Amino acid sequence: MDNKIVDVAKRAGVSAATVSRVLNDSSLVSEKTKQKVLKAVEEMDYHPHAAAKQLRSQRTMTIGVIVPDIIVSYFSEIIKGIENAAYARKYKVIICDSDNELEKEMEYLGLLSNRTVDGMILVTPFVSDDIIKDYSQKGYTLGVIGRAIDDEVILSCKTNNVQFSEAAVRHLIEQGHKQIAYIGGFSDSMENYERMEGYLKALKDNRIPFKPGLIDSGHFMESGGYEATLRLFERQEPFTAVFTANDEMALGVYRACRERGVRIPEDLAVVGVDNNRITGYIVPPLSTVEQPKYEMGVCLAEKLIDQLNDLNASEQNKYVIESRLIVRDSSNYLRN
Amino acid sequence: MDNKIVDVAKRAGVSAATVSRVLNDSSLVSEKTKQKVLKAVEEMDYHPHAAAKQLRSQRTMTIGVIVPDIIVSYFSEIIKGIENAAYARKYKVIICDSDNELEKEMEYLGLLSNRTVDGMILVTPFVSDDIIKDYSQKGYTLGVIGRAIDDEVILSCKTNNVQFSEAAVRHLIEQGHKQIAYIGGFSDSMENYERMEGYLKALKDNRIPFKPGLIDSGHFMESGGYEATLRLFERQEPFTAVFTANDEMALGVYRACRERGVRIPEDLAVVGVDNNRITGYIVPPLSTVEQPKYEMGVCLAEKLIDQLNDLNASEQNKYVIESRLIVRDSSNYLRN
DNA sequence: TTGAAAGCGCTAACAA
DNA sequence: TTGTTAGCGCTTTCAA
Repeated sequence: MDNKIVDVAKRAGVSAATVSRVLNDSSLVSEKTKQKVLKAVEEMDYHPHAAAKQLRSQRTMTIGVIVPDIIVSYFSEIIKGIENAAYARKYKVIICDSDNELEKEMEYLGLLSNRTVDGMILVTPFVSDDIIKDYSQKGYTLGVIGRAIDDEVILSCKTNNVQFSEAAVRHLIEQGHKQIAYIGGFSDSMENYERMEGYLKALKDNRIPFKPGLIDSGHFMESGGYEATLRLFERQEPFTAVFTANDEMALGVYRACRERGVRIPEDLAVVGVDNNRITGYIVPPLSTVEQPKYEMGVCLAEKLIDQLNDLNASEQNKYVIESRLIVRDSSNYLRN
Repeated sequence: MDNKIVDVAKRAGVSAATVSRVLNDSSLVSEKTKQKVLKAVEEMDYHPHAAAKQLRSQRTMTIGVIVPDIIVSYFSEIIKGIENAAYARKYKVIICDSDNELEKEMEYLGLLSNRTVDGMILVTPFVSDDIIKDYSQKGYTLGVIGRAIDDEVILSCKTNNVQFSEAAVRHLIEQGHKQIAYIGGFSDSMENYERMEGYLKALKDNRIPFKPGLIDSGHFMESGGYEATLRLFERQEPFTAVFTANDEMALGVYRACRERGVRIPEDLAVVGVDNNRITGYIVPPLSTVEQPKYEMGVCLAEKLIDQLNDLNASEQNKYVIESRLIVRDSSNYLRN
């Protein structure tokens, strides 16, 4: 198992260069030589040393993915898409779980600088656009999922946040709701801005007054949604429906309602975002928005690898994949 | 950004070797020189080239993890444990999602042979013990989670399947059940054998006859649990409780019961395994077994890295972490 | 179509 | 305490 390319060369009666050519599908090798080499490779169970190859070729065939928390299914599904697309192209994926810490994400970005990875995909709201642009300008290849960056090179794949949020809130309005609360995620993340924008648009189109007292946020977490709901209950402003920027926070809404004896959907209609698997099993099943998580992962991984191989010189760098509203019992209740 | 170690050396007025020493915390460098070097490194934004380092040192500081499906929370939580433990020791983690295909797993095992990773952790039932032993004998470092391998070197971390399964079934018996079905996972996986063993033990200790007609299996998947339940319903053998080898399959039981109008827990008590997050939200909440997934990941990653660094010559190589039963409403109903 | 030789960027043995 | 030198195992000119 510790054979080197020269050992194979010796056994096959050729030079190391020839073995290398065979192994890298060079066309300049005669069929006969090729067979000899392949036979030797087989017999010796030879495996080219990855580091040597990487050093010489200056590419690692590896990409990194930074996520805040791999356990959250939103992220693991994206990762799966990335991994599957990478595998099909002989690329490996290094997983970088930041535990929601910017510092850890910055450290992982260093894998670009020391050439551990050929490219990096960020699925996190913490690293700023400027930092990503900096890396891009230094010549590194990177892409983001879930947001877009104002740049000509950096790849991005996101979903139509504004439209589906508008659709979700419009749906609530059609059910007869006029006081609709919004629980956002991180208040400075692009997802959050856009989902709120959709919320506002739906209100505007239906001439429903915007009430700041109905806006709160919960950091995309169950506990955050729970606390936000309790705060909303404390306030004077009544509301009959709530739109949360993701399903996790909607679970928090459910918990708060259970504790306070608020019935869903009779007293309060709820709509989330993600179509987290859990949402189909809870009672009542949660209306939500199906996001193409796996597909976004595949899309960005493919484009990134293309970019690493100069395969998309003239192509676009921003992709949007559509999400769609799924109405379930948590909001399927016509208000008079 | 394309500086090499000699460039730094030049700037600092020392040799490349000295820079290397400083960067690798060698003690043989004077404080003054060290500061000079560090300053140059800083000013030039120098990052050692990973591949060169790897080639020279013959280690990649990377480990691989093979899982059947990263989306399943059982696996993503283990991965998180591995990743976090690895990060703390400056190791990276390459994720290998096999989509339940043995062939893909075999290919990923090749990352050991070509030295892309220093070690590999398998969290999958598909690769046989013999294959793992083969790799180990070739000198590669690997470990498994969820099963144990009869070997002196290969690391393993699992949980006490027999005991907690016995406890789960005993709990059902204490609730007054005498006809208890068992839905297993892959019929040849060690988890499955051991969980079934616990099931049998509980029956034996309580002189409850074993009925083959109450045994079925569902490949650890929701759909499998659903189908197994339907098959059990078809048979003549009546039963009032079911123990499933994981929570996913219990979800399938729920679905089958909903369709057939079988009430949980009044008509059928259900107990699963995993404490999948979902189980606390469904109705009725599912009794299950809390498995230390994250901890198993941490444990094995730490031991594996220790082994890579010859830090555990005399230590054990098999670890068992305890799981415990969580009784919720799905089985909390005393039968007369 | 093949081989010889140089070198990717780093570390470590040896010498000073 | 520091520098010199020799590779780690591969790919890729260049020459034949």
